[in-house]
Amino acid sequence: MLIDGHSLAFRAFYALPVDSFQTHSGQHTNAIHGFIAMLINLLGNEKPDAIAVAFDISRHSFRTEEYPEYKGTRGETPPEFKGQVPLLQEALHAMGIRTLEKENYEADDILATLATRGAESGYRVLVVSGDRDTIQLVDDRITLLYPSKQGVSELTRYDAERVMERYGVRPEQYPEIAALVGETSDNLPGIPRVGEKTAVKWINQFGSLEEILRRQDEIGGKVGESLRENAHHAIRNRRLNRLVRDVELAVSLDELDRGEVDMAAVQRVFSKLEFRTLLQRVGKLAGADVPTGSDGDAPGAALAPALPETRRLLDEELGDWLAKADAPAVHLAQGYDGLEVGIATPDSTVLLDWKPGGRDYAPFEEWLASDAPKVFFDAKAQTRLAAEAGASVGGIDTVGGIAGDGLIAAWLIRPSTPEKTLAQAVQRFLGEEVPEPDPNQLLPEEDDRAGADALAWYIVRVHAEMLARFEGGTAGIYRDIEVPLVPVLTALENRGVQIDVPLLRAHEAELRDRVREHERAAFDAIGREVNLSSPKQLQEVLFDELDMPKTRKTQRGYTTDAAALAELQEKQPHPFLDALLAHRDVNKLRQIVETLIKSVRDDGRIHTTLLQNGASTGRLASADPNLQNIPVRSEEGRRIREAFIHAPEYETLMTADYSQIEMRIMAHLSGDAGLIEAFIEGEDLHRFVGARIFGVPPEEVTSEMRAKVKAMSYGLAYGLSAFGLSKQLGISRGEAEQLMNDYFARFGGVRDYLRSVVEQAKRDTYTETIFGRRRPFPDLASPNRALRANAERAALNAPIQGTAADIIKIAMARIERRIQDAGLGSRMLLQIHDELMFEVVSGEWEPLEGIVREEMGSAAELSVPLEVQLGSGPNWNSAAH
DNA sequence: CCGGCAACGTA
DNA sequence: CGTACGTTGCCGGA
Repeated sequence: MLIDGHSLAFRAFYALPVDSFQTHSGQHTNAIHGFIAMLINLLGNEKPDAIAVAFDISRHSFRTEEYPEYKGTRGETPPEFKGQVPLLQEALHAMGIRTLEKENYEADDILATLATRGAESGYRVLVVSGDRDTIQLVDDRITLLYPSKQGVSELTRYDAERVMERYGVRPEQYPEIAALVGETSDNLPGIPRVGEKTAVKWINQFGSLEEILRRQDEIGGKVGESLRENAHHAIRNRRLNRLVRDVELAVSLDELDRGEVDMAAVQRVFSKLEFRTLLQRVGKLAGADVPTGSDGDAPGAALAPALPETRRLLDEELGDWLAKADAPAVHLAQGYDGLEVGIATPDSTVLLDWKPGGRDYAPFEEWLASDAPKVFFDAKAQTRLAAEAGASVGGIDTVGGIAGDGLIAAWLIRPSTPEKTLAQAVQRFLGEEVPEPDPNQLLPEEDDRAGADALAWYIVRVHAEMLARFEGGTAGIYRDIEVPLVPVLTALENRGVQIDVPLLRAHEAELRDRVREHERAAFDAIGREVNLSSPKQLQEVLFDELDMPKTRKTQRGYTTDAAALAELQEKQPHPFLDALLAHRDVNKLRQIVETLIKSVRDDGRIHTTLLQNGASTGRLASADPNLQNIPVRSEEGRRIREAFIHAPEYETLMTADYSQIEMRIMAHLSGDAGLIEAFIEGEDLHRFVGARIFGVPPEEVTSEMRAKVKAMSYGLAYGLSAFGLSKQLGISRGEAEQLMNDYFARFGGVRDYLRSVVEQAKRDTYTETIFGRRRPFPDLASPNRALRANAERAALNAPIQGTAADIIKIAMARIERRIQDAGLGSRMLLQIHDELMFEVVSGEWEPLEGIVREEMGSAAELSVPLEVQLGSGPNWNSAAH
């Protein structure tokens, strides 16, 4: 195995975010990390007997001597990369791998020399390089592994056949193609008008570059002219891209035999680089036992336990196994015919092919649907898979007894950047690799995918490991809130919400006409047509052609957002601005309506996906489509909500929302007497607060005063500054400061609380909700001021937003349960953060109202009441209150 | 073709 | 220089 060190390290450098791979002292390590990770895969998969990694010494080589412009267009090597090369070489040496370089030659020439010598000595040679020139080396003994677009870890295997398939020529002819086409990145211009297609055609027609050049007069047209004028380019290119196969090297092949891995040295280097997971993987490869640090990525055991042998059980045997298994993991996968089912405990696995509904599977189906505890990874998706495959036991749930879900557990441990796949979770928590399912992997000809039994085995083990890593109240959140919610969300997704499609279509048609009108008006106002959706083109119009004053800077110029346009309109009114703003408004609505129409399924309903691991605060998220951001603030927007209706067999929609839940949580958490009093009095919060701040009786609080107070109250929970407040309310900085001072003078407990949250978070590096949901905040200790300030604001908000999320989740699970217990036909459909939507069966309003009010109102005991507002109507708009 | 960015909808 | 999200279209780079 011969590896081009520079080219692969460089690819790794660009594939991995440089900021995420840094040691505490600031040494960048992304290229090293990516390279070593790939190397470990290669060593594990290919098991080479001998190995070497070649590097370029400098840009200077015999090629630059001959043609000084060679590679002349390449920019400076990023300094963040340069510093990594010596460290990478050090790491390779520790792993017992030779690195080679040669003055005046490029790494490719070293590879070519060793590959040639290796092939002659009877080796099968693998060349790993990201440089196309190495294609010429491929023959029946030499195979090239070339990085694919996906990144460094994905390598495409080029043998002679594959080269033929991909490029249409034999490997040794490839440099002739390249010579004709040219190579921009090496600053080698080719024949203009000749691309890969033409070059291949000629090579196949004439047989070789030499022959093409000899008979160039036979080629007609513009291309022929171009060839005759630029033939010298092709000749030069061919001379330069020929790899040298007899570089004098100071090593013999047998010196390249894979050396002993010096684990102590590896440990030294890797610890300097702060690689923990990779250390485990190298240790595993070397068969060594590597102790882990206390806060390492991977658990203690360096040697992964072996996957139990696949067993296929049937009938009584299966029944016995299931009866004995204690909370096994279950994994379903699409099979050729029906589903493949893996069931696993840490030391035993079972695999079965399941055709739902078939007679033989009744005991398994019964067990799956029963309350017998089971662990999944993404139980919601697994349940859907079972349902789609047609599983159904007497119409009741196909999957019961969900006792754990690795997807959710991983999110609770690290909610800001949770692992979203089993492979990621296994990598992080077990330090092992799940065999990749991607057929374009290193060994495309072999199907080494993990079977459902293996996946179930990983799930049960990774789940146990994650539970062991829960800290503080996490276990309680998981057991009492999140796991019980899983089947509820599945039910919500399955139910969907009924849509009045004709109404939406009519709305869309109208909006489309209006979009056109505003577009016309905008074009007329400036006398030309532009793309109103292109910020770049808008900037040209506003700041170059109309000479408007510059707005706030963005990374790509100056903002054209609605707030900025409104400001421009005041400073320098122009009909274009009116038309643009109106166009934005109407077009946005049109897009929303269009998306909704496309999302309606054959049952006339929209089935969103509720993401339980979508938000770091504990909230749900909604996607495909997002039903948590349907317009409501404008009249026009609310018309969209009129299309959300109930199915004909129901009587009405019910909406139930928590009134000012975040402010109530703030009152509770801060213990501020004034705020608590406001909620206990039960009068309009913002009027009450306004009266206190402005020192007037409540009835004299004007709507302007109330608006200011409202903005400030909500802003406080988000870490709003006086600057932000002044901006939002359009008042002076001083006035905003005065307002905040007046607020805190009356509600000092709020200020004290907000300060204490950040203080506690800095001390503990995490925040916690009332129920014990934790969110880590590593950035609170960042030396970067902006990063730290952002973390402070997020930390301020996390317990408040998170507690609200806890509360409504608790209510949801209880409501669902009570609706079932009461045997109601009415059903819960959606959650929009502080609001629930239901479809109500005729005659069930009263019992449902009772359940909803009780459970929402009692989900948490706070020092202020949890007030719930209900609404009803034939559609979502009229059901709002 | 992909990913980042700008913009904007919600709680 | 206000938190948490998801979607859209544009645009530059691979």
